[in-house]
Amino acid sequence: MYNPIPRGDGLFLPIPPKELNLADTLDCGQCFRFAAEGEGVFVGIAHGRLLRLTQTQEGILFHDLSPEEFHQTWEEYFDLRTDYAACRKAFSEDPTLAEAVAFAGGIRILRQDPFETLLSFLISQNNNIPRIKASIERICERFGEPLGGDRFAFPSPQRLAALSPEDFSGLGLGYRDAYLCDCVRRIADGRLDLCAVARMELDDARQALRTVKGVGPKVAECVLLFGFGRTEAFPVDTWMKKALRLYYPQGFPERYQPAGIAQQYLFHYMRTCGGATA
DNA sequence: CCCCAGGGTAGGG
DNA sequence: CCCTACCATGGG
Repeated sequence: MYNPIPRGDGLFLPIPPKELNLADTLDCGQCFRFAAEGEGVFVGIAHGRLLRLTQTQEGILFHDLSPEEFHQTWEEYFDLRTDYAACRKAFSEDPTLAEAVAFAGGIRILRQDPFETLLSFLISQNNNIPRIKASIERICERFGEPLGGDRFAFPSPQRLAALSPEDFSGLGLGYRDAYLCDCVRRIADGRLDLCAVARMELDDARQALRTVKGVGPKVAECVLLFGFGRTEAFPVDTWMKKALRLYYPQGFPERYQPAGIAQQYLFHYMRTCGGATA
């Protein structure tokens, strides 16, 4: 556990990059609303709040925020209560996972808003990360509450449920526009209750999410892992299929848990260097 | 022109 | 269960 120290208008968290690497964590395809703004500086939005961060070897400066906001929002968002060092140590018994951890061991699983995560990964299907980001940004600009700095929060389910199918088709989402339209209506009228999903057994939660058109096995796993903090979830996309084919033809070993965290190390490793150093 | 991108659905074996 | 076509869009 790392304790933040007040500094100027913000807080300084003395956490080393190997425990939380912002560049790797915020740009490893799990979240879509953070961007680098120069040397070690990142700006983004989560849980309806705008956040600016600066990373150095000594730690991370959270700009313009109170200790209350840190503990209420960002301590959980960056999953600072989970012991990743223990995970990395266990994972390193496997040669491929050891490579992935050595390559980018500072990745953490972000605890994002379930609704935003569900819509984001609906958009993600058969799509690439830069375009996913652009689509989400467009939704926020048009329908989200302004947060200053020309940035906008991710809109609420109620706001999006009030839109017409034509509003969705004007967003450049391709065929996915109908998926989003259906999804927000299911949530607005109570057919899908995300608070209930959060309390379900994992398999029941999977089933509930897959009642949404456009949510298949992979998207459901991503939503559970990144939006519901279910680190047992194990998304398999095109990169993970390649990793499984190359390194785990017998299947991914059961003993490396939580599998979702291992998955994210592997995904980032494959996507960034294609497993070239293995 | 091709292929690919954090896939899923519908339809037919 | 499997396999395949197709889905809309942009980048390489």
